[in-house]
Amino acid sequence: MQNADLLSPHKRERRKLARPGELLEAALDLFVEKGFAATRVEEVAARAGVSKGTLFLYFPSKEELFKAVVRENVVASVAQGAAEVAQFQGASADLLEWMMLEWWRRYGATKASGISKLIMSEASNFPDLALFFRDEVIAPAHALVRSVLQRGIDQGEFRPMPLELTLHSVMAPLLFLVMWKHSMGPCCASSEQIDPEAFISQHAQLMARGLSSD
Amino acid sequence: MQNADLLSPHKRERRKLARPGELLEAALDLFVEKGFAATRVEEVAARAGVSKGTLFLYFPSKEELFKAVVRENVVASVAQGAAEVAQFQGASADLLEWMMLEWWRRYGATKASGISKLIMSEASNFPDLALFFRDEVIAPAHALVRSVLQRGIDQGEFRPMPLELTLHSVMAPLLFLVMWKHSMGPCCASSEQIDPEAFISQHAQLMARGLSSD
DNA sequence: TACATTAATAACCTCTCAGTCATTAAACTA
DNA sequence: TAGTTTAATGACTGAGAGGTTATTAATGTA
Repeated sequence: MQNADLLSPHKRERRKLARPGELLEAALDLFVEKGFAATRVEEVAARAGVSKGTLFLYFPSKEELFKAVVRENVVASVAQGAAEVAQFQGASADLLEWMMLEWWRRYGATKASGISKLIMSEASNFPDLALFFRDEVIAPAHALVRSVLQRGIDQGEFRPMPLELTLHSVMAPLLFLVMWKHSMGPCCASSEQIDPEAFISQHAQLMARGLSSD
Repeated sequence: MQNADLLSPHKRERRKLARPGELLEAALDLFVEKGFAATRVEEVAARAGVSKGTLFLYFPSKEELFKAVVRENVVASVAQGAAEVAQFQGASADLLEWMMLEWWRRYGATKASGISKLIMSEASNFPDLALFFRDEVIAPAHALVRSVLQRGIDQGEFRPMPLELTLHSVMAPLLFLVMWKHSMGPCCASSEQIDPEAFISQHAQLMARGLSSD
């Protein structure tokens, strides 16, 4: 939606309902591309085809705009993942691999995953955003992984383990992939690229074998 | 060197030789703590005990100051680790855990690790620095991990595995710890903190079990 | 067509910060 | 001691960006 006026000659189109979505889409693009601090609100407004003043008509501040982007693109997908995990029928080792692969396909591989990299990069400069992300994203995600590991223990498939440590062994490679994709990835030769799905699959099987009760 | 004037009452000490080192040290602290864009040159100067004008007497711009900091502190000490790994006597599983723990104690736990986080965060804004870091740090580290995994295979302790994928399973938790320490860590309650050595130990044992040939 | 409502604008305000420069004074020289 | 050099200073500049508001114009209604 670079320029919403292409189809109509009006200079001041009044489209109250469409603005927020267009602004959020523009903001996601620019935040992911340039980071939070380096993105200028005027640029976001321009990409959405409105003036800076209009942006502040719909979002009270730059921070609130960012939070809205996170809610729109990240929070919802965690909740959906939790619902699907609850319905899974089968071995816990397979559930673990499926969950990690599905996470990559539906989040890690999309531009929305740039949000996670952005947060890790700028959290120390924007504590409010870091706390918001911890509460809205990290905590639910941890709870989800924890429940999968507990499921394996309860069903006798996994040996007892330190849950709080092991869940980080699940999260770390996923975060690693996202960080790599959005920082070192673009500057490295294709021969050095990581195949995300092959890596996740390999890691999940390695974990399942390490956690196995037999 | 918060205030170099403590020992002498002079207001304008002339110490041409000492200034660059003091400025670089102050800059390292602040860049690691706040990142490149968020660090103010006046703050760096103040911490080094000089005025902002003096800083620009020794470094032509903020960006050159940053490059000097990276050159000064990213001295490849990976070779030392490689030498020690080569001398290790014992099971490959133990070597793997020892290497990861030692890496944390001697690098991850120090403020120097903040440079890794900083590079990952700002790589997209400084592609040349990203390439430098890849060649000088990442590539040697990968070679080292690869050699340890190969050692386990050669000695019949580890089953054959896809080396290029598995080495990322070793690196990911280490990078994860560094990123966490320098971003989300400071803003989270102590009850949510990760115990780095316990996590590394747990992860290494999980991997060793997953890789085991029996 | 006349009027009321309000979405949208763009000029404006305020603050921050990288970088500059005329001035000051510390140290060296004769 | 007087004179010269230059390290160091801090007030200043100009650009950039978040946020505000008086004004404008699109739309709905009678």
